[in-house]
Amino acid sequence: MSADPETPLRADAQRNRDQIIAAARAIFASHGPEVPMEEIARAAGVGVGTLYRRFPDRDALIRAVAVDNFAGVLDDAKRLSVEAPTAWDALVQLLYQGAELQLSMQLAMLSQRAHEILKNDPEVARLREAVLLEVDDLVLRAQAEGSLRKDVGAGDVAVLFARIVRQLPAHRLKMPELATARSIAIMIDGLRAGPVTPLPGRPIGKEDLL
Amino acid sequence: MSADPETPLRADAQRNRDQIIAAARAIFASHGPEVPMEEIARAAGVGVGTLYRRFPDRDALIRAVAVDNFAGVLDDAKRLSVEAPTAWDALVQLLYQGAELQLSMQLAMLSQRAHEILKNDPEVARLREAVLLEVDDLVLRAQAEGSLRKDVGAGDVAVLFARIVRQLPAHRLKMPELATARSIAIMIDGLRAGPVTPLPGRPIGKEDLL
Amino acid sequence: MSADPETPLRADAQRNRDQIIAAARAIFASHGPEVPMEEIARAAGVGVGTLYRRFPDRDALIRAVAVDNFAGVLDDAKRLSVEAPTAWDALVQLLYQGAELQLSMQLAMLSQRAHEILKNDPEVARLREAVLLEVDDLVLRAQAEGSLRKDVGAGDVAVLFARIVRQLPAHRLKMPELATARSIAIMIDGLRAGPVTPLPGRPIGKEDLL
Amino acid sequence: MSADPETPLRADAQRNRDQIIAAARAIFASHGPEVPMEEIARAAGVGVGTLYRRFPDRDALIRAVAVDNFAGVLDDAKRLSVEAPTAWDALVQLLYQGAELQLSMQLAMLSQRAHEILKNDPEVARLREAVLLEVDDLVLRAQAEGSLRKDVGAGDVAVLFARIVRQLPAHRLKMPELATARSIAIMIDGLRAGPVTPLPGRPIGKEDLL
DNA sequence: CATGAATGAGATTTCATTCAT
DNA sequence: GATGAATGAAATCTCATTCAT
Repeated sequence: MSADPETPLRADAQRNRDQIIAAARAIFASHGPEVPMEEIARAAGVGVGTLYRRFPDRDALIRAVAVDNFAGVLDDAKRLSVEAPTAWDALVQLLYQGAELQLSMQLAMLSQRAHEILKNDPEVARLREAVLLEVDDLVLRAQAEGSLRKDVGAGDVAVLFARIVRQLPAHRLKMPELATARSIAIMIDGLRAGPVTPLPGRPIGKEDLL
Repeated sequence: MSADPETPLRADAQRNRDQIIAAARAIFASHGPEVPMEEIARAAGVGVGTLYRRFPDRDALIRAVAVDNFAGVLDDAKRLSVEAPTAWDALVQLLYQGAELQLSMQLAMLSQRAHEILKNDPEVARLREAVLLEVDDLVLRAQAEGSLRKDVGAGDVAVLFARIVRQLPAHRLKMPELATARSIAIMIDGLRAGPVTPLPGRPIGKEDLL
Repeated sequence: MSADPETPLRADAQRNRDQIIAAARAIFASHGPEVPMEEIARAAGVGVGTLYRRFPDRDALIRAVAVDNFAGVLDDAKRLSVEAPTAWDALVQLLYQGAELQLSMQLAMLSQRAHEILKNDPEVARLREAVLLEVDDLVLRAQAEGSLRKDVGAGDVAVLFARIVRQLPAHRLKMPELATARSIAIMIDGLRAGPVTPLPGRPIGKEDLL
Repeated sequence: MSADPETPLRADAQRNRDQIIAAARAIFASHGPEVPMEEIARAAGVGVGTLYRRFPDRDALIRAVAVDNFAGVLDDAKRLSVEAPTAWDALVQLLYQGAELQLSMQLAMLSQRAHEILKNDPEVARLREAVLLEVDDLVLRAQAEGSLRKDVGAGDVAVLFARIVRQLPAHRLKMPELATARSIAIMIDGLRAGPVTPLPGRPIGKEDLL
């Protein structure tokens, strides 16, 4: 009756799907992408069977979570690009909000496993591309504003971002949020235009990220 | 003559032990702490049995690798503290050499699994303590020298260090070493004394790391 | 409707569970409690995975078999206590049926391994208790009837029972059932009231069994 | 120099051999014949290598322990046969001393594994044969004396013996020696000539034991 | 000879995925 | 559709036996 592959899911099925993605996101973030599927299903309050009906295998689930997450980053970036008073402000806020985004990064850049899975996914590629485009735009504009040092590229920011933006395991620190905020602030001071020391090599652009 | 519980291993056994740790270090670094034990054994050129004779289970192996690695960091820190012309230089070089050290950090701070294992190991605790002590000393001296901003503590440096010093998965970047060097340089610019923006909260000291 | 932790198993699952216990009982009886789990699974006609889903490890399986078996003994004892014309007859028949019971005994009293596992299981403890209570009752009544020698207690009977009622490895005897029946008969003659020689020590009661 | 296969061992080698057998006997008795070879070696105070030099594999060790043990039983039986005032007394004492002998029996009759190993060993066969011959002699003489019931054979006694003479795991009982003594006494009362109930089947002779 | 290190086959256990209910 | 049971391949770990020191 509705053989359309894009038929929206029935309400309850959609709810299940959302719960699964939310559960998977939380668990991937705290325990990495190797957790038993059964555990994810349990956290989502569904049976494994349901999980597998929605996502044919672990890879599909990882992909779905990554897409969901990258889409969030892209939204943020676009919104900030428009709403923030300056490009520099947009960048700064994007970095501060980064804590929210750590998962995408973790999945995309940390786990060899996840990377293999994601690197050939066209949807993920498209979103990555779009995010980098936004960042590139912000970088150029912030440099034009004179607030961002000239010798960095979008790639530098992305790399730094990926490094900083990883939530350190909360259990290692008494005040994880504060520590993250301070790391970001120090990094921002390092990015600020002014009396800087020269960086080695040349700017890393968005084309340098594979 | 050798009833000593610390009897040194027979020459060949010691060689095997070293090979195993080296192999494990390399593999943990590139694939995380979940790789099959058999793969580690193969990489070390020994049978699984040998691996298990030396390290009763995966946890013991992870501990041994971490200890080995932390000991290396400590050596570096001590050497630099004495040899570098200034405390600031020592810090900077320690951070640049950090690439070498990424594994300890990865094990100690990134993988939930590894963290659980290491947090109760007294040997690891002792080494961590010693490293933090060195860093604390460098921080205070560099601040006295006037080259390090005053509003950071050893904990800030350690946290930043742990974040920056992570080997970004080589597969994500055309020029990983350069990208790392640039990240560190930006961070160092952010740490440098001078016209800085105030950081949120208060300095994170070595006591703030659990 | 089935949030109950004791939710009855699905029909097929229950069937598998029964098959596993039956297979395990048979194999434990003939080969002891160390047989490969895979062999038990094969005998039960299921995969190892199924076995492990039902019983998380070997110990759990051993416990389940023991409980099943003790429950059988208890049923027999209760039935005989009521149906047999005299308490003495009930005891005698219980002993003769002992061949059926050898497994509980073997598990409970013979294998060090199994004993360690069972001694802390409350379900097993409860059943043991109940069986001993029945035996104690039969002993007292048979002594009152004048057919059982006065200088023995339920503990003596249980101990003797445990010793006699062991299936001698079939391979050692041309006629194992006959041999067992004769052993029991001789033992019964030894228990019978009449011109007996005094026993060393004092009666061993049910409280003397730990 | 002494290629004679029967060359007596050097003093220290003989000491090692004895220690190994003693250790193996103790461990087999308490933990069955499946204990790790390394554990036996440790208990004997030698390295595994030494154990394996003396006994090419586990089977050889089991055989050696069994031979050692059967030889002890045979000695006892022969001595008692001569020294005890009557054949009945000899039998009774042999049974009481049985606790000492439990190991042979355990090895020979309980573990399927051990049985397979022992059944084809000519040395063991010879000793078994000899023991049964002694018991048969005692049985006939005790019956001639009028003290042993007529309807039993050497096989009956051996079977009963094997059953009774198993040391119940000490941990199950507050007073294991007493319990054993009482079991034996009851069994002896059952064997005594007098007003007995008829046994099923026919006497089990020594030829009936395979 | 004695020792204990190395090996690898086999046992235990876990978990991704399929399928009956 | 949803559920959770069953499966078996793959990982972990143990231990009998061999062999270098």
